[in-house]
Amino acid sequence: MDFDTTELSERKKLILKSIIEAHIKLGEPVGSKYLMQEANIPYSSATIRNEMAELEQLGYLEQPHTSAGRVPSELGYRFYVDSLVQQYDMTTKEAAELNKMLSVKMSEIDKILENATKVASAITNYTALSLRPRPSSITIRRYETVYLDSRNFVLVMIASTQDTVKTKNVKLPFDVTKEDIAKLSEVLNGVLSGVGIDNINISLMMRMENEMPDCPELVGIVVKSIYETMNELGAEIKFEGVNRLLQYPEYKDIDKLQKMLSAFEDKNDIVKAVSTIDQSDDETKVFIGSENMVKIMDDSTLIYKNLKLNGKTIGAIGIIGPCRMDYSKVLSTIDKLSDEINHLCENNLVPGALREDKD
Amino acid sequence: MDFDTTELSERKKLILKSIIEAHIKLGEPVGSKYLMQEANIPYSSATIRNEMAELEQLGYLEQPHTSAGRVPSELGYRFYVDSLVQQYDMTTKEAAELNKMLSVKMSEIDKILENATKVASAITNYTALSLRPRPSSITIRRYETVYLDSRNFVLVMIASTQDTVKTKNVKLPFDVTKEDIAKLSEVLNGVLSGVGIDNINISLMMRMENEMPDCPELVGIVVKSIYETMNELGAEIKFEGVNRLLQYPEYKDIDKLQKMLSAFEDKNDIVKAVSTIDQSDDETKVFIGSENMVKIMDDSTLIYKNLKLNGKTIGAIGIIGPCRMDYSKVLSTIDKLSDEINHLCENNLVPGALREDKD
DNA sequence: ATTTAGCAGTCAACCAAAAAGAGTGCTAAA
DNA sequence: TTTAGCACTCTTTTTGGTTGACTGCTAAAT
Repeated sequence: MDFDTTELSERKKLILKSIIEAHIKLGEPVGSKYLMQEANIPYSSATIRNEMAELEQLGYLEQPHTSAGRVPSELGYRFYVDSLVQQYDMTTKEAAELNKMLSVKMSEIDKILENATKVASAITNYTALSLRPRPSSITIRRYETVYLDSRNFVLVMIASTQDTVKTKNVKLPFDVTKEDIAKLSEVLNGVLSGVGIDNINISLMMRMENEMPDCPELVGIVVKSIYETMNELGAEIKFEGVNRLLQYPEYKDIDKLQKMLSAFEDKNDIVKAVSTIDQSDDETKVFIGSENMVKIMDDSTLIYKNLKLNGKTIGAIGIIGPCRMDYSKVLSTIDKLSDEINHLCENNLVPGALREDKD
Repeated sequence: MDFDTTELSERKKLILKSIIEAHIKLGEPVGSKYLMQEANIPYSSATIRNEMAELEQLGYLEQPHTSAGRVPSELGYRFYVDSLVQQYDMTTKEAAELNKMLSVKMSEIDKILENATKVASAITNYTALSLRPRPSSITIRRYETVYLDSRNFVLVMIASTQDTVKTKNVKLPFDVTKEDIAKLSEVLNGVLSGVGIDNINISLMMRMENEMPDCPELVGIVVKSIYETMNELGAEIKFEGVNRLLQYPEYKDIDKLQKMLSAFEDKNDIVKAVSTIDQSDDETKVFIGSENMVKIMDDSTLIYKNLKLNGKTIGAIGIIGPCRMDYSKVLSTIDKLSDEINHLCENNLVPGALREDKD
């Protein structure tokens, strides 16, 4: 720390910068060999070692133990932040993305659901989730089919709003030809491209059947798949209180927790688990362990209940926790909560609040 | 699994229920001895063991390994949920609490901050935080003093809105008597009880000084402490994306993470770290490791920036992550974000939106 | 017929010692 | 001034043995 005022040599700066950036990337102590080989420092490892030893003496680096590489000290990071780091300029695309995210507005129902989810998590002390189906905002831009064999094909759907591609394996109870499947995609693109879920009706289906004289039975089966996919694509799932799971020993195993969380990120699996269930049912549902659930969550329990307003399902609220959860408390919380939300909605909502809002 | 239709004996039900509830409570396999001694099952451990063996054969229990106790199987939980668990009835107090939580409404600025925090966390992939000072809503209901020695005493403040009690150790640059300190609490309760931060003015301070002829110098020092406390009490801090920290190896150590999270829960430490800083400064601040920070977070970095609207600080937004964070990205995100929020506020806010809303 | 006491058997959890591996500091040569 | 090479240090992983908890079973007691 003696030479505080002395400027570091360019080589020292280069090495320090490389060490810090390597450490930021890898999270591990950085050795001389690594710097030479991977960070392309044009000196031998011995030279680098000497420089590192001096940087350590100056207080910019630390050694966790004798036989480890170097790690930046706080002073090192400070120097990096103050002098070494170059300003990262957002691309216009990134800036636009940020702006878009910032200006998203929530509908009244979304707010209620979000609030309810927070409350549920706080009261039960588990992770809570809300599911908000809004299939009406979803349309399929393009359909593709891939023939597998006479009784199986893959239906590929490209959604228009998001850049999401969904595939469904379709199993048939009768034989079809490669041509039937090819024709199918033509017809789908002709009739259903850009059509929302609410607008798929008998008339459209009959039109498609007419256009496929060789195999009209296909239509019904395929439309069912499309229906399911739109439901999945349109669903929004949100979590609150994920961190609460940390306190339970079953999630002390970081790996398990990680898997769980990435299952959360993916959404689709959970959406499927929740939304396949009969939408009209308004009882509280309990999924214990592997019952009907995603593989990943095989020692967790999901409890959820649909929320209704004027007989229409506006979403669902649920709790996720270890199998050994306090069922009594969770069940009563969910029930009470759904009651209260119903009241709240009936009393406070302006008539139009149920309408979907366009973003 | 043979006797699916056969009813379980009452004794088996009792044992199964006890095992499940013990396991829910403890999270560990339950042994026969525990059931006899702690769960008050009126049979010997041998008898319980026999019953447990049968319950296992029937599929309600499982054994992680030969010399462990029993754990409920999924079927066991299922049976418990369907037949054994008794409905928990919320007390009216709990129900009221739930109701209160549900009906909390957010102000416009809170929404903006919350949204910004989410965006910040999503973009940087670290945990984001927002700080919202609203000291004007805080008053102190009662003051107590505890004399330590001639130059030290403790100031105890009981807030009126929340049930929070705050203590401050006050160090004096001169000697006082036990009587001075006792008198101080009298005067404080007489003059400052129920007074908000905005209403503490010179006139009140002079009144207090007059009421304490023996030691008027105390007033200035104490009021400063009270000021700080009100600022702390009134601050609201919220986190988004806590789970993102899980992916960084420095937080793989569950204990460290837990500590971090409970520091989050406590808020006060972080509030102190953030709000002690000169409020008027609107540069981005970087706290690396132990720099000025709470002990707990000594290998994390906090980057934050005050958000201003019409020259008034409306809150702060920040990022928390490992010291080896991607400074470049975080710095630019925070800057860009605060710019955007300023725009958003200026363009979208109705004039009254800055006013504090009463809950 | 049911319950209980007692004992041998099993397996995870814990701890200490040994082996492996990674990276350094230093010396001597280039 | 830089580099090659080697001995040294300290963590990490592996191994082996000990401990402790709980069971299942058998034989005695109710």
